[in-house]
Amino acid sequence: MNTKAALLNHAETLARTKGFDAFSYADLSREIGIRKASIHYHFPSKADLAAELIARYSQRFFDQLDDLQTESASAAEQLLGYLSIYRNAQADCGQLCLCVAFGAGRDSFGPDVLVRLDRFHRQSIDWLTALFTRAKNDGTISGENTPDIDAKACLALVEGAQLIARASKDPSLFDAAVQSLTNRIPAKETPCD
Amino acid sequence: MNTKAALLNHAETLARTKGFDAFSYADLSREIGIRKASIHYHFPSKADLAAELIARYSQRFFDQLDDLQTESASAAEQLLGYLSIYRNAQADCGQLCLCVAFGAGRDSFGPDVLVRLDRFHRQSIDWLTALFTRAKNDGTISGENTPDIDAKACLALVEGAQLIARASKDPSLFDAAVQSLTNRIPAKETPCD
DNA sequence: TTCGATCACCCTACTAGTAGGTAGGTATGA
DNA sequence: TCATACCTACCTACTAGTAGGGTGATCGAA
Repeated sequence: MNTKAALLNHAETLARTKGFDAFSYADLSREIGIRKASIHYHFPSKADLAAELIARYSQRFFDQLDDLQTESASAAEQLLGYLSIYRNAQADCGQLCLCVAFGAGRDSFGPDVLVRLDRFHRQSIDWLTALFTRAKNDGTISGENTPDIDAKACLALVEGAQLIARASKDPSLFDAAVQSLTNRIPAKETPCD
Repeated sequence: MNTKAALLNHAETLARTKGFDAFSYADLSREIGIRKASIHYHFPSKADLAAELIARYSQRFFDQLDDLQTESASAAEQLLGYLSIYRNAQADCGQLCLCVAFGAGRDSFGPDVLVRLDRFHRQSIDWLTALFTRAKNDGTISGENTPDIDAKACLALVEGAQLIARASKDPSLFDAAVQSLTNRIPAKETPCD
């Protein structure tokens, strides 16, 4: 396997489980089986690594959202798909959304990372706003809030749920918290015949 | 002022704005005007500091919740009080709830801190569950969820809202997110005559 | 009331270990 | 012959933490 890709994979896992500042090039070098100095060949500074990590993560994340959207899915189905992205990450060794992990240690990052972090949140809210707007039309998610409020609340909910579930080492806490959202999806008319 | 108290205050601010691992005894010593070694007199190890910080924070936090409860306040009023605790912290230089900050860097803490962290979340959920149970009776908060679900969702929402508002340096994001909750408080019957 | 001991509190000076990062060399394959 | 990808060996800056000494307040006893 490509060494650089392996480095990114390991670094992402470490950043999402321990935090970006909580692992060192030395840690990384031990796990990959490459000398510490060689990592600097691929990522001259740790800031470079952070920038590539968040770029790659955002790309992958919004590609997944695109996949949810292109199918002729209902708003409710899209929402469930969105939630499952966070849920899967959470269930997988308590990994946080990379942008939650980065957001917590905000101050140690340069402007390039901060810009991407901000963009991630804005893009998420935009996507969710479109989702809840659609829900107003197709009626697959109940509720009285404006799509904008719903979107921001939804983002806060999944990120917060991930955080408290991880802190308590109890993945079911995530499910319970987001149930406040899934409860708003009316049971389907039983698909008879 | 008491040096130890000053140390705790500064350490708490730093932990809540930058993260617990992101400040050193050297940073602390500069701000307090005391030598680094002298801090070890008050807190032999940084783990001791962490333990005292979270103990003090939890105490203060639940004292505030007690104050909300002893008054003959409606569930809605209690909820607004609860939200304002998080909101004020957020508005104040983007401080996180200490337990959010600690939760993010979970792995670097010893079992004593982790136990207190877990207890904080459980206690919060218990308090909120009681609140939403009360709401079922006094009708000051609408909604169909069970109090348990509402409680867990509420905790996730405020912690997540704090996080994204801070990451985007936009306090209004917090308000927008929690509006999904406050919208559930029906406008009071206009108090005529 | 003063002497001496004790204590809280802070200091200088140091340790071992780790962080990110660099200089310069080497093997390999196009 | 040149770039890629790795290496050894090193650097400086900083981390938490320790050893041991100084100072001033407090307090009990002569």
